[in-house]
Amino acid sequence: MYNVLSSVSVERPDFILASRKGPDGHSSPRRIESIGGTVMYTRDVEIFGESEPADYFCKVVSGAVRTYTVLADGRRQVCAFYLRGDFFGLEANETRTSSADSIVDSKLLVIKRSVAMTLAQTDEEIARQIWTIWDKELQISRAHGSLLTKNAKERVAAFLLEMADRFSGTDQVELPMSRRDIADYLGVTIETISRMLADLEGHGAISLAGWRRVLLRNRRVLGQLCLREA
Amino acid sequence: MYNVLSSVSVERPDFILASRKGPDGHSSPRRIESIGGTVMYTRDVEIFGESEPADYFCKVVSGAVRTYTVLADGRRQVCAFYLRGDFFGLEANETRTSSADSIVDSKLLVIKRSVAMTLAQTDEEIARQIWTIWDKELQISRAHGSLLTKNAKERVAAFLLEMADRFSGTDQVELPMSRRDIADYLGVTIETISRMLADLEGHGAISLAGWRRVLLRNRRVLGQLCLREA
DNA sequence: CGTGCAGTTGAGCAAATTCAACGCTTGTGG
DNA sequence: CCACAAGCGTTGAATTTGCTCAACTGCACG
Repeated sequence: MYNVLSSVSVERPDFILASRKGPDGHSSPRRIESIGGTVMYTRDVEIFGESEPADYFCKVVSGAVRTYTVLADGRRQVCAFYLRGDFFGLEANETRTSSADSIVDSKLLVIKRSVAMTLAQTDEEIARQIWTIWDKELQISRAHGSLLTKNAKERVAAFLLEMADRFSGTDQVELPMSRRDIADYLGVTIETISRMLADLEGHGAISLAGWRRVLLRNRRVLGQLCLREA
Repeated sequence: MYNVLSSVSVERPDFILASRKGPDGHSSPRRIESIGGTVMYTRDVEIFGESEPADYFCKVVSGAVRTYTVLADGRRQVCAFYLRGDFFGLEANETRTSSADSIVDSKLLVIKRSVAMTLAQTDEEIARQIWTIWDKELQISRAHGSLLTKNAKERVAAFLLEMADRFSGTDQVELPMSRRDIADYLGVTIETISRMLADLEGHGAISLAGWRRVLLRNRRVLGQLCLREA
């Protein structure tokens, strides 16, 4: 158990509905980001838990978040990582199907679902954005499924490429998550992650600097390793 | 290559928009099914292919459908099976991210996406139904991902239970798909499928009659095998 | 300077794949 | 009607892959 007060600080306690109106008094198409308030989380803090009411969703302003489910045998299945700019926690049902944690200190934009949904009924732009968020979730889920059909080395290679693309855009990747997180995401053990990283480094595909910093030396080799890519 | 004319027959060639109006002249909430036409497919016929325009989606009236992607190394990843009553092929993007095949002779209800989307803007009931279809897709994808973290026996057991639930509601299951389809869905080889089925039968959990017919003898044993269920 | 945590490395083992052979069913052509 | 080939499924043996368990390293923190 953690102390909520010590780990979470609300910048704008209410979900303020600042309506942007043009000079003619009509409300202009508004970005969905304008209807929420930001909240800070320290690292390793639960943002929401499975089977709680799903009455809000979030955008990662800074930091990183993981969503996961705990399986009956105690294993943890990490569903997805969400980084700067990503939305997460939007569900159709009333209750959550996964839990969410902050991986590092994170600033989140929190958006009430009911507010967004109500706005979406009249504001086509908002509706389109929600649609996009939804579709992205499906894409992430499918990509993850595709990952889980690969062998261990391919999974790790694909993971590094995914992180590089979504994170930095460069070949220098600073992984915010632990080996355990990666293992639970890729569906292998931490030992296997370790071995595969060492193996990739041995073949000159990457360089490891410290525990979290990875340099992609040879994207072509990595890419060919995940030849099994869709 | 197959002959389209020999394998597909259109019952209602146009996407008829039969508007249902109440006595007061207002159009009443309409079911999404009323805005499409039915098409027949013989078995093993492509319904749509990856990267084609995604301008329609379907409901399975009878028969069975698989969606899949072909990976770079030639392996086929079956994304999902769709049975009587299921919707499939609804995408947010303009192009398909997967292909779809009929598994057996199938009758499909085909719904134009643009028509459904336009209606959804004014008809809240239609919008809600599209929402539901979307969410179901995400659920299916997540369940599939969860499946891929299990071991072989658990995958097969979970698959049989899933099929029994979605198919018959009884313990008597008639699988419409081949071992290859199941293998490509579960991410294991056909030999493993065969062995696991034999194993389950040996332990009295199921009975096999012919290649396609499975009787679930002991759901509790099967359920405990997929203890790793979410 | 110990303690604890995160990660790495190695040896043995279990699980699933690969490769190969075989059985059953179906469809085809003589 | 029979022979035979092709397709689908099953079974067995050898091999590979990744896991388990255990020891060990490096680092942070008291």
